[in-house]
Amino acid sequence: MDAPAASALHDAVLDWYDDHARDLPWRGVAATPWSVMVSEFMLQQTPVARVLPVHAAWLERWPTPADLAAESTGEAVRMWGRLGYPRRALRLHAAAVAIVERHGGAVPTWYADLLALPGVGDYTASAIASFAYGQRHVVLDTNVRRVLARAVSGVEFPAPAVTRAERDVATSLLPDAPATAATWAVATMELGALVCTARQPSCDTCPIAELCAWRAAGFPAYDGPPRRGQAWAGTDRQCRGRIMALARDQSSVSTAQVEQAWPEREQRERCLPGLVADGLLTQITPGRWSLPG
DNA sequence: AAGACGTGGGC
DNA sequence: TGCCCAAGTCT
Repeated sequence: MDAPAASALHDAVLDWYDDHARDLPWRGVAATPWSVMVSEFMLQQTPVARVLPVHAAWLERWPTPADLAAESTGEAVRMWGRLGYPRRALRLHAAAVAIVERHGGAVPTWYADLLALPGVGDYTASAIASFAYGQRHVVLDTNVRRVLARAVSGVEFPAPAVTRAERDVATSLLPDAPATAATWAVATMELGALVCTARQPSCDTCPIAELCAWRAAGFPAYDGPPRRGQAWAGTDRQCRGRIMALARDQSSVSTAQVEQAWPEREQRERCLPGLVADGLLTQITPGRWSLPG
């Protein structure tokens, strides 16, 4: 994309964001690097609406990394509630411990230090550096990837995994000024979340409809590799989820309760030790389990 | 590098 | 009614 076109894209998206940005707690004046970090962990594969109440409860209870680091991992898992992927609670706790040990209790400023924390990958490190510290980073999440795939590449959906070409496009479009780049990152994410959605994009209200390559091409249908959904019924994940729901809601869980929650013996006898191995559960007495103390 | 890893809401 | 999707990370 040439420079004038990129500039037009920037202006349209940034102006739109100015008028339509949601007032989310991790964006407000009260937001801290820590609240941003907590939100990023919770938002990994989980919708904003479900994160909102849990995020508020976490920040109230653990206003700083040191507060969380001083708690047991089990409490973190319990407070995680039904957000899903409870290992994220474990990793956030471990990240808080690392922050206290290696960074004096302050969320690190630099991408490389962030990336070294448990549960922090390229996206989360870029997001924290950008949103919490106003730095210039390519922030490639599913929303941004979809927006760029459509607007720039003219296809409905991006490849299953981030490609070099995709990163090059995102890099070439990143505004030079750090503050503008940071706003561009949230703004493109917001556009993907609210307008350029996966199922039913609102092209009639899209600020960049006139510039969109996918629209210009007549909205060609996706023809890439099959986008695989995840099996659920009868999987280990479902079994583990049942057991964890039990453990979250009670101080401890008996073998009988687990058997009732998941009658299929072989799978149950694989998942229970699996949860213990993952640090999500501990055996407190023979035949009795609980969240880690 | 494909697959594991939770949960619930919307169409 | 199911199927698809939601600010990914780790192995």
